[in-house]
Amino acid sequence: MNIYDISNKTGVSIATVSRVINGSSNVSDKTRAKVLAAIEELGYTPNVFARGLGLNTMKTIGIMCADCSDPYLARAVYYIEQELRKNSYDSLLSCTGYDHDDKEKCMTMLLSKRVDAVILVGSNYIEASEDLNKYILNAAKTVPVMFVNGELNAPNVYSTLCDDAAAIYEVTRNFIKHGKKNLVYLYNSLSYSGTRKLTGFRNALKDSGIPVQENHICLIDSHGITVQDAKEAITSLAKKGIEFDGVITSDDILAVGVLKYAKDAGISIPDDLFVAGYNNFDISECCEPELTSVDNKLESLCRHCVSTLMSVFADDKSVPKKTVFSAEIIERKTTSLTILQ
Amino acid sequence: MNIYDISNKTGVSIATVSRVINGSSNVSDKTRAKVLAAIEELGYTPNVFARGLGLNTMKTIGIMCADCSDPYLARAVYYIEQELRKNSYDSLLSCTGYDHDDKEKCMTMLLSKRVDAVILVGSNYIEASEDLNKYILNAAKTVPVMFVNGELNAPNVYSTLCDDAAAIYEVTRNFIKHGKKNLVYLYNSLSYSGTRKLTGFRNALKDSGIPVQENHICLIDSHGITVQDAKEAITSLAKKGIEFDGVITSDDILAVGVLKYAKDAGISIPDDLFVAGYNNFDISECCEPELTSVDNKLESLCRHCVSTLMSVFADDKSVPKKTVFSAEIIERKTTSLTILQ
DNA sequence: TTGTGAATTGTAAATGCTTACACCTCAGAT
DNA sequence: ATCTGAGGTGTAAGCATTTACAATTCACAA
Repeated sequence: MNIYDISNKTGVSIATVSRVINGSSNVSDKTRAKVLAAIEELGYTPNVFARGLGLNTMKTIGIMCADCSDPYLARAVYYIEQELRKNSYDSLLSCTGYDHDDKEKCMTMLLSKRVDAVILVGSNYIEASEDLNKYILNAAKTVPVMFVNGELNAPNVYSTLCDDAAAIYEVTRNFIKHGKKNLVYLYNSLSYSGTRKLTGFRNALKDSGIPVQENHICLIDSHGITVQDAKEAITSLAKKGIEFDGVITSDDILAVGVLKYAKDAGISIPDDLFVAGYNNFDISECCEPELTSVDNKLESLCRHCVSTLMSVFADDKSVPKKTVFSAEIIERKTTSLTILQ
Repeated sequence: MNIYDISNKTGVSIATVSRVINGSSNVSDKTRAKVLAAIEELGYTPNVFARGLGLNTMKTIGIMCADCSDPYLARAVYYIEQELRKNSYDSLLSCTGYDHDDKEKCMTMLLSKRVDAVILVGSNYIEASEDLNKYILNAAKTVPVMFVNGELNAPNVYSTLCDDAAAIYEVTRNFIKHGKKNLVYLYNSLSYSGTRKLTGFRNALKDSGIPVQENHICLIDSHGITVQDAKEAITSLAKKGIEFDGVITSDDILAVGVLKYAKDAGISIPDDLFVAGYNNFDISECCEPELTSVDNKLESLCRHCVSTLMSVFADDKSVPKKTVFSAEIIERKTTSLTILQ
């Protein structure tokens, strides 16, 4: 079943059939109707391969994320996929894992499938060294590369991100404003965003005239984010005799670990301890007490990323290389920040 | 950059280059090495479109799931994608939503991209009427269709699922064994699995000689699963004067709603009320008290589905049309089922 | 009637690969 | 010296589209 069958059935040439399929205007209404009827009747679908061969595009975008079982990344993938579909693009998904070589392999695979662009979801695609970014710069020579919640300044690379540092700065300032002086920052090494947020934490302390105590900054070095790891980390901190009246975390899961610790230790939240999470997902509503968190506007980020990409495809020269959104603090029961700004 | 460039560079014909690329054995070692070197040097990648045009396959599998921001489905997608990649297949993801027409459209789209198979993830692809399944049967005429956590008996359709009804049966029997007689079953209408589980609940009561009270079976009819909906549902049940000492739910999120209700109502868990969730995800560990849940072996399901698909591709005639896994009850703090079987 | 040009349609080349078939080479058997 | 066949390689025919360009039609003006 191909374009020739339609051509035979209708008596017009394949070129005209092709023109009808592609909505070209140079076809008489009569012919168009006849062809459309034949296509409908025979249930014909154009062959994407042949089409791709000529046009060198299949209207498919590669999405890379480290692990789409992570609720944050899963939501991002969801929003992006939805938005792409609206623009009649499909999504070739690649869960790369956190290993650099695997990321590179996945990129190669996506490019070999001739995707029209690549979207990198999550801050873990920001590498420390220039060298590790090479494969991304290389990809950008072929197709546009979009970062969601990440950033890279290079030709043909566009970034959409949330100012996480500013959000954590705000949270920290608010904690301090409410009398919390002994703050702990808890983050993990999976993605770069924990580090980005840390600068917000540091700056807030600095601007409040409070010295940063390095032993109050706690990095959890693990291959996944777990409640248990966070609980153990904060418990061992307490055991070392480090006192604190506020814990700010880079992820809701970590914050839940802190809540578990507090419950075991008989610490009352928010009276004796403020706790703030990040991401504002299901669990922040499920835990007890319900968790103050930060909504980092993931949906907006994703929508904006896709619409930027469409502008790039449309060859719109005024496309911003980088767009930054502001996060929003969602107060629940683990803090009492009555005069939130 | 195409196969002719490699041909020119090496002096061998494009046929030989093709043979090297495809690992054909009829090439001398010397020629192979020469071609491989040229490919490496020029950074050549075969064009998938041209290849697909000839072979009519692109080694790509379509994955349909209603909503990959749902943690359950996201995890499934993750496992499937991983497993497919191991078998050198890529994943074209389509988040279809819960609307029937949209599902059909997405299927059409996937088929038009000439995927080699379609995997339907989640029990919401089981439709009440035969008529609604037509698009699936149609797809199965072209490519194998795989159900994960769903079931359809038709040619070229393969199902992998977990015996959710049996798991809920077990949970219910255990509740009863521990003296809980007034049980409520809480489920939602999003997917068919809630209904499947309900039969397990009914059977357990029946087999225990306890009459099923229809007003103890509570269906939440909403477009998403939320803690708040569940909390309201169970609260209104209590307000109606319905007494209960155990709540069994079709999803962890719903169970958290019950926990919230109990906390507000001053009901002690598990002393006065047993609660069980389903899916055994993050939140079951995050809530307070930690939730007894059911692990429905999602990873095993997904792995099995992909390996079945590979057998189908290999034309293995002994592939089972349907495989059923057993779930496992994970006891935490919302029950005290000390003599769990 | 004939010419003009716009609208419509057809022809054929191009896209990059796989593979059936034909051909060549050369070691070893006769 | 000639034959045989296996192993290696090349030629060319698909595969299903798109599209530049050529050709045709036809309304309308001269």
